[in-house]
Amino acid sequence: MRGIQEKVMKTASEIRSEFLNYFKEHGHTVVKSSSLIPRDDPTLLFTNAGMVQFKRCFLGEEKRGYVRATSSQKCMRAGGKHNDLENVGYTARHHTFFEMLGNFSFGDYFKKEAIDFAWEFLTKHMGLPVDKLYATIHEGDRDMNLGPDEEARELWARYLPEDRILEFSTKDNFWAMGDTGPCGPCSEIIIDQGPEFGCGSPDCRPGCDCDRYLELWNLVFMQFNRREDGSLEPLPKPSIDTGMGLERIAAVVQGVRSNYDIDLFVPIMDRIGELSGHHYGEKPEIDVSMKVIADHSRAAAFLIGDGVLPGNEGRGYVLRRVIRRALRHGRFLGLNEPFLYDVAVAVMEAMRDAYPELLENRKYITEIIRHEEERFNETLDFGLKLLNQEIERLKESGAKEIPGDLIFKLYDTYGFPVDIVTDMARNMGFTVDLDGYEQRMAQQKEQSRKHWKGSGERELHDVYRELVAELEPTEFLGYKTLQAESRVVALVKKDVGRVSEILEGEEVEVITADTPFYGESGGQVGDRGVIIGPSGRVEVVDTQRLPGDVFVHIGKVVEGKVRVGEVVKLAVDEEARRATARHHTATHILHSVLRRVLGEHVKQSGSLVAPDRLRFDFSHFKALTREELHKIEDLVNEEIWNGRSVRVTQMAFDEAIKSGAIALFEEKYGDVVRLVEIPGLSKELCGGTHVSNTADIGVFFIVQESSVAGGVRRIEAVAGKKALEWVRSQRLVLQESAQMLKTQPNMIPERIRKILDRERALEKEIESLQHTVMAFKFRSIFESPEQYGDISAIIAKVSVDNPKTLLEMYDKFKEQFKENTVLVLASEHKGKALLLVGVTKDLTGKLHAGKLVGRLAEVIGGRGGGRPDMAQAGGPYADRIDSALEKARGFLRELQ
RNA sequence: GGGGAUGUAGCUCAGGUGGGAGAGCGCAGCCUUCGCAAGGCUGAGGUCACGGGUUCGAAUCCCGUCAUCUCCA
Repeated sequence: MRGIQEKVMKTASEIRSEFLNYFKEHGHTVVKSSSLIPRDDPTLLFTNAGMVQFKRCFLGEEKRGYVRATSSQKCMRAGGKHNDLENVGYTARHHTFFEMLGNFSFGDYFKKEAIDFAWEFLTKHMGLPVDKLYATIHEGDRDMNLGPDEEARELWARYLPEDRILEFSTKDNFWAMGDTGPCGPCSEIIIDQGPEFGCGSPDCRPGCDCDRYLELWNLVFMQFNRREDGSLEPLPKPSIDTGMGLERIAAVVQGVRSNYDIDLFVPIMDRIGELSGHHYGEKPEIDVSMKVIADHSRAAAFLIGDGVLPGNEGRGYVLRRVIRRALRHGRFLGLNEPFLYDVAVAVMEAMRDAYPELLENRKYITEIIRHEEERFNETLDFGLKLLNQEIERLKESGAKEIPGDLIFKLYDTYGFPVDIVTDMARNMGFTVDLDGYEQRMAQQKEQSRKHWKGSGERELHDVYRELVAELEPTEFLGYKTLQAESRVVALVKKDVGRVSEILEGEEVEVITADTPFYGESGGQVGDRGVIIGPSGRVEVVDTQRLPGDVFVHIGKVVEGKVRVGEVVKLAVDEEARRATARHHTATHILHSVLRRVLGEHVKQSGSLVAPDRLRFDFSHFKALTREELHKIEDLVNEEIWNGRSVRVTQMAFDEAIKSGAIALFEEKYGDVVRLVEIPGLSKELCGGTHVSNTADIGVFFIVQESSVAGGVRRIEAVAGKKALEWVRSQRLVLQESAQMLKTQPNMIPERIRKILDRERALEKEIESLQHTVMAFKFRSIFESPEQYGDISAIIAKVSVDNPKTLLEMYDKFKEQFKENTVLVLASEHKGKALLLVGVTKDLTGKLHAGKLVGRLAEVIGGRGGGRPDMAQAGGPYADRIDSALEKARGFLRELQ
């Protein structure tokens, strides 16, 4: 039975679906949330607003089958331009992960409808009190030569008294996509939650940062295009982009103080409570930690669900920080063992209505979080050891403060959190130099910023932006045919831009109305082949596709010339295409076999399909064993030989997903998708080209298995003719080796083992022979020391083939002479002179071996040194060895 | 993209200022024991990540590469 309170309360799920339904009834297409990883948008680390997936629609670079859309978009604000990471936990509203409700118009309706929709939805459907609502409009901006947004004011005046329509400045109420491009004024809807939500300041009014006047919904009126010179030109078809945080509206509708009190968070908070023994509302510090953990567990679950893995750069790094921050707060609550993976399950359950895929991937997601938790514990243990060592050292030197440099080093190099250092230091009676630490941190930031040279990824060049806006999508004929005729609609000359004609010898990009050439996508490389025109011929080496599915043939005019408007014959290199198809279908089989052999956690995280090989990256924690690789190879080949037919069908996206097809994170799919199915084996959404029967692949070999990043393995393999070539080259190596070893290929390992054993035995024998020879030599040398007063000296030129032998002679010397004796040995080695001086311990005060050898080294033109009792030197003049020894004698004579 | 740290025996790690590659655990053999654990003795096991350079001489210093960890962007 549900309680009374729950019965009247709208759940966040209900709000979400009411929102989407409301706009659906008003002619909007409900578009599903795109991945948190934005597709081809190098400027963004994460999807951070509802409009991200529509960016190209607003720019006119992409056409879709609708002009009104609505969505509930997963968003992440951490580690990019919008970074709320540090605020989370300390406020009632900040999240790293949240959902954004929005409605969009692409050149269709404008301000009036946008305002009407928002007003009706909030007041009629959400039942918000009319007299508590405010609206803001843009006050104008002299720099932009813009007056107040009177149009919006008049529209609002139909619903609100004048004193509740407020003017806000450009900072808050003017939106722009970038330095150039679409932009326009915004209008925010604000609700007054009453003084009990306020900060108490007499200045508290709409716009205040506290929670009394809460910004609910932002309506962006995209009506200008900002040009390079900063001037604004009106857009011919103004657009609408709106956004309202789901957690925020839910908190208002449910009448709770904080986003963390809404129904989506209750089960998460409960789980954290169960695990830690604390409860929400107990103490402000406890609440902060619980909120951080709740927020970050959501972010982690969704990021991993969208294919991000913890790493040390980019998105992976943000994920790692989010997880580690949560773990740190876990420690504040006394959670020292892995727990976050457990909280993440509560997240999945709380979100099951809208995001059932999370629970489906439960095992995968929890495993990754758990793994990361264990690793962080290792990091902490290591840092703890280091910190203790340093503290001991500081104690000895009598210091009372932990230097900022040390705090920084621990954090920067070993990832050891600053606040843990602080805690420990205080417990041991130290103060901490946080200022020094901050200084070093600022320094590092400055340095990183200085060296930042753009994202490195390419932004779409102007020429292409223009082409995409102007041209219709290229029709791809290549599923059915490899040859076709079409008309040249545009030519681009390298480093020049669009041209109407291209001459022999020049590099060219050809765009035709339709084409049989496959443009690179989904990991499959672009086709090559030829384009033959009435007066020329182009050799195509690659085919790429631009965002609006405009195909570009990249190549070189090898004969005559090509003009825009000509009808040309396009012919794909058939052999290459067939080889590519074999590798592509083999990839699908490999994917399914990997899941069967290694487990369901295997997910594709990258793929390359080329005519000569395939490369497949997937999530898996350990290196594959030889047995696993054999099993995988066997199973793939069995499936090939089973001769299964490959079926390709078109269907609606939702239908395909329902049927259990695998869709990849990074890919964006249209409403109608292409399903490539190998019945009973594999079902993937895929735009690539395939063989019609698995038997066409022929044979499959894994060439290499390696690591790409933590938790990601890579398999490289070959199929068909390339497999044959690969085997042949391997065989050749074996044959050559066998020939050299004078044996059969299958005897090679045994033969090598024998040779190595023999080599080792020989080495030992040589060594022991050398010992014997040496001992023999020493006897005579050591028998008759020269006398210099009361000091005995052994001074000799010996011949050795290894400098080490001199050391061994010194060993013998040490055994035999315990006092009052000096050893000076000289030898020639590789045309150079070697010297060794040994001195019994009792003499080192009088005679320093290192110093003596240094003096002697001068004679042979070199230098030397060592310990007081043993030193070595070397020099280029081998012919002066005798005079060096003579000098030693002279030195000893003087010493008396 | 820019920093910092690490890479030495199967494992965990030592090796101030360049001058003979080490310890503990593990492994093998022997001794002790009815047997096991433990103990004692003996032994095997290393391209000091890789490639250059400086030097008479490099695990050690310098440069580059790779891998792992970590911070910043």
